[in-house]
Amino acid sequence: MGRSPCCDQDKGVKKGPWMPEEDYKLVAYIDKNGYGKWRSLPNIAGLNRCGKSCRLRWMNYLRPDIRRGEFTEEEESTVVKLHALLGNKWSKIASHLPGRTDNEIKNYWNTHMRKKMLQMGIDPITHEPKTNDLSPILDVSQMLAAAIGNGQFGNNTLFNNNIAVEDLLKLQLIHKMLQIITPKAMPNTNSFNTNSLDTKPVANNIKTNPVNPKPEQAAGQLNAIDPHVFTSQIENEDFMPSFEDAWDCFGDNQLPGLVMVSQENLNYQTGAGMMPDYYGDQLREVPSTGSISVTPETSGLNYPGTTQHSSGSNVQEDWEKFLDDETSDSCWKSFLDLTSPTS
DNA sequence: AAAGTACACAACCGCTTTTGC
DNA sequence: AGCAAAAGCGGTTGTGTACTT
Repeated sequence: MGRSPCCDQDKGVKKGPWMPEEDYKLVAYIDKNGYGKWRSLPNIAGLNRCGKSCRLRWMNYLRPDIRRGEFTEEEESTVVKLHALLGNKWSKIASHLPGRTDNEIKNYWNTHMRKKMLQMGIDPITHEPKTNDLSPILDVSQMLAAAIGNGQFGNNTLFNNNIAVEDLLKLQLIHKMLQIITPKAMPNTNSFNTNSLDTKPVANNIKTNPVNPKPEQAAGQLNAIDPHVFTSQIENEDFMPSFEDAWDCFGDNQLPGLVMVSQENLNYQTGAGMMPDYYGDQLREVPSTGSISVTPETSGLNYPGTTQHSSGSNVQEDWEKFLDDETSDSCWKSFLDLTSPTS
């Protein structure tokens, strides 16, 4: 039992490059009869080819709406954006590029664009800049997490360093920034659960989407994607990823930014300060400072001295304030004291 | 000029998903 | 519901061509 092969391999059907007369026969047949019934088509059309081969030839080469030739800069940019979002889903990518086939895009990606990205120092798989070694940053980040969590920092303690509460909050902010810039390598980046003072693990607060719930994925498992890439995608008016696309993107791993949950919908906030927001069956762009409602439990860090956030705190904004803040010098001093090998 | 190598891309292969009965 | 055919998909291979030695 089982499925019969797509064509009889023993009948000596022709393989390899198509001859012009074969193309002519195929086009003439399809012009007259339309396409479909690929299995029976070769016999009727007088082609010594497997039906699958005929289909492929038509779909990838002979179709009249196929656009050939060099990819434009716009097309390249679209492919990069979509690849960052969808990965090697060539047919989905092709559906956003009229006239281009999945095969053509795949080939173009593998031969041209991959190389180009590597030359630019960008990993063509993750779309993240290739860095030499993140381990020093990771070490510091993990030490910070421990310090914030239990007051212990190597041989130092927060107490014998007389650290101010404000500075401690700023250290939390530094820790969050380290998490954002090292998304792939960081454990638990989805939840910021090392932030013991003012947040709980976000995953605990996620509600499944009422329209299309995927609870097993909603439990904090959001994919690591460069937030800038997604932001630039949703800034493009023509680009409106479907909910399924978003799950394809975010479904498996972790998102290197804040994950926040409104009362009614799942929302994702990227470190770049924009978020794809799911309403109905479409994602739409919502400014991070917009109307998302966030509970105190999910609000993340509040920058010291600012009022309690009611509409979603933003690490980027906090970071900018931190950099502008003259009093941050004392925090850096604390940071350096803590990270120095002896005290 | 010939051989070797790298590259681009068309086509194939094996598998999964969808469709129709 | 179950099955087979058809269609779709993505990784891989084969082949022609350009470039280098």
